[in-house]
Amino acid sequence: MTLSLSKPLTRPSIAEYLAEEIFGGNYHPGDFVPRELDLCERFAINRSAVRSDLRQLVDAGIIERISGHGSKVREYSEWHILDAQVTDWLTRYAAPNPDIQREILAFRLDVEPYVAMTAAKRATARDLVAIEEAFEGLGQNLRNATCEEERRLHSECDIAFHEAIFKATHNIVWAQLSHILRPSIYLLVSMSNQSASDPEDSLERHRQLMESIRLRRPRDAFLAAQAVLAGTAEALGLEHSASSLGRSVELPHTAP
Amino acid sequence: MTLSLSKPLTRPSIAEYLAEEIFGGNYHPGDFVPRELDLCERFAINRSAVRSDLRQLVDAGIIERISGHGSKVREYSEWHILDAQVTDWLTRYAAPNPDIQREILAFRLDVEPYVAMTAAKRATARDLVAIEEAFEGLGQNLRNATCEEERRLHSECDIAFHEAIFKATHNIVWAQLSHILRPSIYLLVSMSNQSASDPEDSLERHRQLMESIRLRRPRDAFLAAQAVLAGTAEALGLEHSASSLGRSVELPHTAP
DNA sequence: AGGCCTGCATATGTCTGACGTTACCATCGG
DNA sequence: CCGATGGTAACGTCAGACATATGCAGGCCT
Repeated sequence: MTLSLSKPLTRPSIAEYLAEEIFGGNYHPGDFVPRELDLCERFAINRSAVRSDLRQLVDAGIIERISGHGSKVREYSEWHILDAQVTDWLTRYAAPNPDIQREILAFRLDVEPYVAMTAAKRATARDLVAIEEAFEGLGQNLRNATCEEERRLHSECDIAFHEAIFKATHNIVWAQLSHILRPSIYLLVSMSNQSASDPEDSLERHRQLMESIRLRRPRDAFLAAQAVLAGTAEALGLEHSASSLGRSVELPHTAP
Repeated sequence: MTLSLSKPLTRPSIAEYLAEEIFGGNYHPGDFVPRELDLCERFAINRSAVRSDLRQLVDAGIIERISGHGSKVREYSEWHILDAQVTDWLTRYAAPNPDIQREILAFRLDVEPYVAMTAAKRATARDLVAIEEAFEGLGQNLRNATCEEERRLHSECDIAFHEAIFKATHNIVWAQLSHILRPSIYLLVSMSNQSASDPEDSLERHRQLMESIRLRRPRDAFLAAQAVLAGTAEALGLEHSASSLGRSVELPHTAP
């Protein structure tokens, strides 16, 4: 008999701990995180495990290991913010910061209208199915958003809707971006659905976007995507004009 | 005295070796790479070093480690192709494949016109300086492209030109993309400069792009960026219409 | 006095050997 | 026929030691 009592728990992730500390603002670029042996002691874990986790932060571009000196937090510009793991940490540990939310929204305002436009040109029937299914899920979970579970389901459909549009561009990089943005989108979606300023309007804006893609109207899709994000911004009480990234992108004035 | 004779060489990188094997097509998704102990023996290196390197491939999304079974190559769609390390491996080990070149070009055709358009709206005077300096470098190294060194310098300026435009969008993500695309751009640039189909024309297209950004003409910048890339495609003998990603993006027909 | 060199302390990098855990598989017994 | 049992192979973790790189302080020489 193996006396394996009370030990089904996995070992603590040092990467997770340090990510929380760093993204939470307890360490800044240039600072040194605790040395390996301190982390070993602190978490009652072996040095190889600590080193394995630190390697993850190195690969994410967050820390730099200096032989014989320590592990230094790198400049923000060095971080691999297009890594899914990094955006995940970002949304989980740095999300309360409204500046971060503004940055995320500003980026989505830069990218998603263009993605929608491209999707409108290339979407196949199969892509439309995915978009439509997600949209129907949105509608179904709109009314009965009572319990926590229902709201989570609604957020899931919202994400699926946006992801399906990314995929419809048939471009590997846009598709990857949708994975990377997933946690960020989830953050904005769940927060904006809490303060839900008229979910009916939001649904209608999503429908407009879907229809524009279906009817192969790139310009309309561009504008509809902007409208969807504007609705999100409004629900969050964010004025995107205050973004440090500059104003959002406008379509060159056109005559259809 | 420490008898440190003839040992300034760094240890072989297992990650590098495996990347070459995998990107070169010797291993396919689903295959298992050699086990840790075999790699230890093969490179006369310790297991911890091997594990450290394998961790890098895991973080890049290229392999998946199955406890008690082995290290499996993941599906291409799982790879973190927006990781600078991955694109570097891609261009160094998978570049001879013309399909890869087509994919890269197709992506750049999707992104760069839009980036140029955004840059035309947001570029500051400081951004213009960077763009112009790179452009002047292009012109200077155009004539005397005699030796290898000169050609390399020319390629560097070409990259700097494109990077400066990415930065001029003042969007963190586009700026990161420029880092990530760096090796890919270098590949295309250096190859197209070899088969240089009229470098004068290429220079003129770059000038048009720069001027459009300077004069804040987003539409012209969009078209100029397309023209630059079309020139590259032509020099490489690539018909982008044959891309598996679909045809390139057109601007909605507008009247300025 | 100033500069270079040496030696020490510290932290990361690597090596060695062992044990634990998990997945696969073949064999055995109901 | 099928499920349980044990063995084997591979990855995961542990423990301790040595090797190497960095930074600093003190001493020697110019």
